[in-house]
Amino acid sequence: MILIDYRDSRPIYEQVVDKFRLLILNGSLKPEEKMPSVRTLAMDLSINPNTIQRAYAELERRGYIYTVKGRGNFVSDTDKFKDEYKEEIFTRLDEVCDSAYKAGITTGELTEHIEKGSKEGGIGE
Amino acid sequence: MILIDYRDSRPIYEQVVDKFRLLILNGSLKPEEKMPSVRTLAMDLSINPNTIQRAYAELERRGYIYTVKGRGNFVSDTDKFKDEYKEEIFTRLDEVCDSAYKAGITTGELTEHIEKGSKEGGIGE
DNA sequence: TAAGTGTACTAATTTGCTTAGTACACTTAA
DNA sequence: TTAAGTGTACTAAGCAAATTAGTACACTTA
Repeated sequence: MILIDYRDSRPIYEQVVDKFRLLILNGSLKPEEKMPSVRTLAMDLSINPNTIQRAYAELERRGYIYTVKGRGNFVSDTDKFKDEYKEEIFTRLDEVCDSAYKAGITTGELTEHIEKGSKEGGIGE
Repeated sequence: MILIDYRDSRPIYEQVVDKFRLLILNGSLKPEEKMPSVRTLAMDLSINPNTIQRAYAELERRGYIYTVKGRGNFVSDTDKFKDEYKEEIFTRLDEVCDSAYKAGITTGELTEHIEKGSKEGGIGE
């Protein structure tokens, strides 16, 4: 379901949080869907259950999943996060543009690159 | 010249590398210009000289500065890195676009956002 | 009842960053 | 020549965070 990148310097639990967050926001994991159990996922990824537990606790704290004791963790309804996620993406876009301008890349080059990419990829309208 | 962000979870030496790399690529630091001495910069930032040394070693390894023993560290000619830096920026742009499409943002919204931002900021052509 | 689930807790280990301190070779300017 | 400033190398220690290991307990479901 997810993979750990051991070349990534970020802690494992943080990678797990991010990957699931994206799966949920993307709709790859739908509301009410059951998350892998702490112990199962730990086995699959060959890491300690405590580490998964920590990741799940963070996902719950942020509202992406909810817990039913004895039954498991389940994906929350995350519609309320979608707009905020879009904002986050636009912020990242602004940062990239900022770097681009400083490097001498023009607005035209940026938009052209995006339009070209979207045609070739067949996405984004 | 640069500042350390202690809220940033990345190691100090890595922040130092990144900041100087950008200053150099931006042209804020020009080829042949002298870098602050290891000890001076360590004093200014209130951190250990070893940490600066580590950052400078990394900058040298990557070709952004060169060392003359007994004299100091100097900025390299980095024209050769400029194109590669632009590539890096376009790669980051692609990643953002990828996230955007998955979140349901269209190409039109992306380019519009960029054009609007560049007009208000008065940059990018 | 047994198996699977989340949760809580302590202890130990590991890893990487950072500091502290020392030493040495080089360059420059007084 | 000398003193101050420069980079470099090295060892040791401290520190913080992540991770592992192990155990225990309460809950749910078949």
